Amino acid sequence: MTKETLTRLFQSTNLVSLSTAIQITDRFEYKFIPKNQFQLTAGKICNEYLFLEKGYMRAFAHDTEGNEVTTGFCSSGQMTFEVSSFFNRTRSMENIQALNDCEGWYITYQQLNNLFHTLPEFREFGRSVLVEGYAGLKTRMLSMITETAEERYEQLFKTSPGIFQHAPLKTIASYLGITDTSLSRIRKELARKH
Amino acid sequence: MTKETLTRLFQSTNLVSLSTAIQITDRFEYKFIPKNQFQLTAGKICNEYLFLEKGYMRAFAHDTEGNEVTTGFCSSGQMTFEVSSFFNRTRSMENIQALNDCEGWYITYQQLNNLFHTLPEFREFGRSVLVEGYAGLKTRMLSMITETAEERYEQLFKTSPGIFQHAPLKTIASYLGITDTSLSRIRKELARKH
DNA sequence: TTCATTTCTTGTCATTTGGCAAGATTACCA
DNA sequence: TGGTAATCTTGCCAAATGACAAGAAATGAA
Repeated sequence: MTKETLTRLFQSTNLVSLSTAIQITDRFEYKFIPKNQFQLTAGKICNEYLFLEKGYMRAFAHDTEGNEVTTGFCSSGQMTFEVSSFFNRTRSMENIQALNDCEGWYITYQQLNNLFHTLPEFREFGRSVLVEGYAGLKTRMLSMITETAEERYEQLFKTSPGIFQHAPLKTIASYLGITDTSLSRIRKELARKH
Repeated sequence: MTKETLTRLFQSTNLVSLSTAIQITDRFEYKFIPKNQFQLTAGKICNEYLFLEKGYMRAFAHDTEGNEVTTGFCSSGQMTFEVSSFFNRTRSMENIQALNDCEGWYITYQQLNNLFHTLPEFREFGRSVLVEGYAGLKTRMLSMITETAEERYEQLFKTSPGIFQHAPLKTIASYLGITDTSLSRIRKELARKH
């Protein structure tokens, strides 16, 4: 496994030159996260800025009744960390767990800040990660308001089919804002249609 | 009207010293936005980083059927701009409109970047604005999944009672992810309870 | 393999919410 | 002030979704 994908990520934003991308990449360390292992546990301060190279992860919180609520999925190519906990240095409300064997590259909070300090271009990358995350959340928010559960399901299936091979329906259902029972019925209905 | 509130905002984060806060504040210019006027129109690139000192604004988009969907409210003390359009320099999908006469202080994208460049502490402030926005969206997302419309209504009423004096129910309903009819019934039910 | 556990589906019924339309109330403007 | 439009409420019924429970299917471990 090489760091090539990571270097390409930094370059792909057009915010960072090749030589800078290589400098940044140098500071990241390899990490293997076996299936079901937690990358982050609620109550801890998120301290790793992780690039997920391979595999799928899910982020989840607990509602007031103690039920798991999937707050997000991460798949290869994405930065995987809990924004609020990582930057504010506060205890995470969320868990991040590997859905299958995962591989990636990470740096710590301290190292990230060092890089931000020494490589101004990298700050731009960091900002773009935040802005992308923000935009993604807003899109999902809008889909919760304007789309039916069935439409949200189809959208997720179209954009992230791999998740369905690794996460149980219950997990996907709570991400979509419905129960697993409803999701099962939606699938039945869609199977009838197609 | 003085810039005092603005200076205090920069200081309050503890990321910026008083002298820096004053330097930053100096670059902001006063703006009056009369009721119903648009601070940002869909299709335009958001170019103003606005601190809302007084008044209420709403951000809204249009769904595929052309209905207005309230994506957010802004009240005094908050930075008011469309994150994605502003930082990515892309056309905004959203409108931002004054719900009543508003006053605030703004700088342009170019000026913001100049400040980010000359005052590293201000970058920290900029990042914290993004992180706060991200966390706020995630909280709202979670409430869409785990709470009933009635609970979301009560929560909004508790945290932002002022909005109810300035936005019509239809606007608030779409923010909560329900129709104005349902919101009206929820209000009736709550009135019965209390 | 075999057994236990988890996951998924399905049935029944209740609850929530929406769509539509009518009427009441309020706000705004000429 | 009067009139028009916007807003809010309400009734009726349909559709979507949830709660609960039972059973089927798949998974994983000994």
